[in-house]
Amino acid sequence: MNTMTVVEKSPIPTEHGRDRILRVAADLFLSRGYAETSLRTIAEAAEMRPASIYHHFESKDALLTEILAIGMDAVTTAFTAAKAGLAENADERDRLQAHVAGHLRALFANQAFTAAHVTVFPFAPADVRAASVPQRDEYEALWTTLLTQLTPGLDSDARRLTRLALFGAMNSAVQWFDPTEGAVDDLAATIVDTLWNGLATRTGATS
Amino acid sequence: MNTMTVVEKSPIPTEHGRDRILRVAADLFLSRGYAETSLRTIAEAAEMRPASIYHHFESKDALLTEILAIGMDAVTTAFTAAKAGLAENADERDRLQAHVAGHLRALFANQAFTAAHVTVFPFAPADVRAASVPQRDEYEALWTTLLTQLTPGLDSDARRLTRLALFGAMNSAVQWFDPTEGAVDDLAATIVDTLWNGLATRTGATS
DNA sequence: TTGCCAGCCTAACGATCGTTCGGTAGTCTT
DNA sequence: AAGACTACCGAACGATCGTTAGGCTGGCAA
Repeated sequence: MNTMTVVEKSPIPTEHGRDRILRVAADLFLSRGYAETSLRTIAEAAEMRPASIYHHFESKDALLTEILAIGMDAVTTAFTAAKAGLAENADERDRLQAHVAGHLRALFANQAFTAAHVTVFPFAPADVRAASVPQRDEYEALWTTLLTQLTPGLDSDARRLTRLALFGAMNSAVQWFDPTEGAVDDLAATIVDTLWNGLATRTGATS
Repeated sequence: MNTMTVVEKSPIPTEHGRDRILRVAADLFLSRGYAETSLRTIAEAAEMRPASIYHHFESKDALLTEILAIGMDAVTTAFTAAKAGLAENADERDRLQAHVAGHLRALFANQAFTAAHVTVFPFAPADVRAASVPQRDEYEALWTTLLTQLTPGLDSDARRLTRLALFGAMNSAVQWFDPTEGAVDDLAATIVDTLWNGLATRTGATS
């Protein structure tokens, strides 16, 4: 039904050129890795010849750089939206859950672009990594600020550790969680429930 | 001082041949990725010629396969040791912490071999991944059994999610935690403290 | 002393990689 | 109608990849 001749702006139209390259490349980088994915494979998935990619991108590295930038934009936007959507009287737990849900939703909505930061980034060429670092630091700072507000009693070392463990828990989800239905919000609720109240209260056991 | 002509068994002797290849290859795979690391680079780090590697290993894939097997052995052994080292009257929280500490210690003691499972495995060639899956499943089953004993009140979906989030939190540590001193046990204590009691009790806030 | 073999070497193979060059077909501007 | 520009293409470049063939050498076994 999507193969009809009518062409109109829809959420997922038949992509052309640049956008299509970006999407299939992000998918391939995520599933196979950066070095393992050749430009010939990307070109085939985008239904063009390898040389054509160079009309849209300066190099393979530039392509990855843009993919990573798009991914960071997505989570940063999600963070801002989560903050904006909060009720005035939201308590600490609600605020945390809103941001966790935002991060997870961005992670699954933009799948490959955002997830690439988890698995592709560490092995990206040094130049590409360096180009992404400022954006990544900005996003990290947003979370540090949030967690500082939510847990004023925690010392900064423990808070840093909590932030990194939370990121590890959230980001690892891209490797095992299947986001059918609106289940992403359930995942966020479960993660925050455990993180905030602890396993002990969820099992009835005492520490 | 290590360059003296006396050769004796020490914890870190001058490595030769096979063992040396394994160690430098594991280090390089972890820091640069599998596809990004050429056999020529490995050979240079091991102070030999590329062709010599083939005297010890059938192929580059076989080299990675063995590295992953060594890494899984390390965490499996650590898990068993943690279980054996527990006091009779250890409560749920103590048992969890002992195993978390064991996993983290194995993660940092064998650095590259164990950590390769976190970052290298997902992008390894399909054949290599398939060879590691049984060992990985076994280790996963150990944790599932443990968590089932510790949290009998949790339904299996929530427990699975808890296990994966815990793994995400622990394994992401290899990318940011610097294990100076005996600080790994402190990290384990902090992770378990937060996981078990929750952030709420650590900040004085109420849910 | 001889033969063997582990352990390493040099040299090179074909394949694949990112990339470049010089086009061509279609569309839009003037 | 002519030029310019976008989007693509075929063909090839040099570099690097995993791998192999064949040879050298020093120490151990017979």
